[in-house]
Amino acid sequence: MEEGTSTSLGYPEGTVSAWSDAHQWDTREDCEVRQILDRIADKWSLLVLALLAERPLRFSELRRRIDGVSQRMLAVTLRHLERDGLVSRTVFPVVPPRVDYALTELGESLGSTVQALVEWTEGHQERIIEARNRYDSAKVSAEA
Amino acid sequence: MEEGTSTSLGYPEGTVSAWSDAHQWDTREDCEVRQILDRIADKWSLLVLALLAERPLRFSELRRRIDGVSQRMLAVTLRHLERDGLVSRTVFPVVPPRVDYALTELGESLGSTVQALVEWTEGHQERIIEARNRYDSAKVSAEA
DNA sequence: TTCCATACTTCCCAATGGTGACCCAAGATG
DNA sequence: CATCTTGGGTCACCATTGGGAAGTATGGAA
Repeated sequence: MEEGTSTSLGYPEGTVSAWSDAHQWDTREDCEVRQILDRIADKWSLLVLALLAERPLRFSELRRRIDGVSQRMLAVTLRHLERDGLVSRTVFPVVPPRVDYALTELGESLGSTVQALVEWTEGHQERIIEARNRYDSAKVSAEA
Repeated sequence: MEEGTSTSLGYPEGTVSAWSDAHQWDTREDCEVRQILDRIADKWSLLVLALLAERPLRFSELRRRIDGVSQRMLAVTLRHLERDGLVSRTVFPVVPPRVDYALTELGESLGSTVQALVEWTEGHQERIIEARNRYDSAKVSAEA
C-alpha cells in the first residue's frame, strides 16, 4: 500500500514511535509479526506458555492440566513453540519415556505478558459474560 | 477423568489461588477462561484490539491497516469483540455508511496487555526467526 | 443511467483443527 | 512366555473454520 498516496488516513511521517502512526501489518516486513503473533497467540500456545511460566512440566502433566487438548494438538503446539525457540524439550532416555518442557530464556520474556493476558481474562470473565448476555438479548429483541 | 482417583497430580481442593499450583483449565468453571481466551486471543482479534487501543477506527480503516483480513473475517471479529463488550460500534446514518469502532472501557483495560504482546512480538521477531532457522536446519540434517 | 463507495452478508470451497486409533519400547504381572 | 501398562508420540480421517468472490442497500457523482 502506497505510503504517500494514502489519503484520509495519512499520518504525517515523522510522528513515528513504537506505537504511533501507520501501524499496518500488511505486505511489508511487518507481516512476520502477524505470522508470529498467530503462532504464539493461538488457543493452546497461550495456555502452554502460561503453565510453563509457572514451572517446567512433562508432556503428560501439560496434557492433564490443560485437559481439553488432544495429544496431537499438544504435540503440535509444543513442536511449534520449540521451533520458535520459546520452549525447550528435554528427553530422558528412560523406559517409560520422559520429556520435560520448559520455557527458554526467550520464552520467559514472553511469560509474564501471557500470564497477564490470562489473568486479565480470569479477572474479567464475568464482565464479558454479562456483556454477552446483554448483546444476545438485545439481538433477540431486535430480531423480534 | 475421575477426580478422586487422579493420582500424582491430584490437587487438594482449597489450595487454589489465582496463580498457584492448581492451574488447570479443564472441566471446572475455569473452562470459561479458555473460551474467552480463545476469543480474544485469536489471530485477528489481537490485531484489532491493538489498533483500536491507539484510537478509534472505521471499518475500512481497520481493513486497510490489517490488510490480510477479509471483509468477512473483520466483520466476524468485530462482532465477537462487540458481543464481548470490548469494542463499541457507532453507526452514523450517512450515505456512504460510516461505522466507528472503539474500545470500551473494558476493552481499554485489555488494550495495554495486548499491545504488550504485540510489542513483544515486534521486538523479538528476529530471535524467533533465527530459532526457526536453527530448528529447521537441525531437523533437515537429522533427517539426512 | 451507470458507477462508486461503505459496510456489511451469503455462498462455497479449501485448509485447518481435532478425534480416535495405532505404534514403540521395556518392565511389571500372570 | 504372553500380555498389559505407561509415556510420548504419529497417522488417517472428518468436522469446523477461514477466506475469496460476489451480492445487497443507499444515495450522490459522472
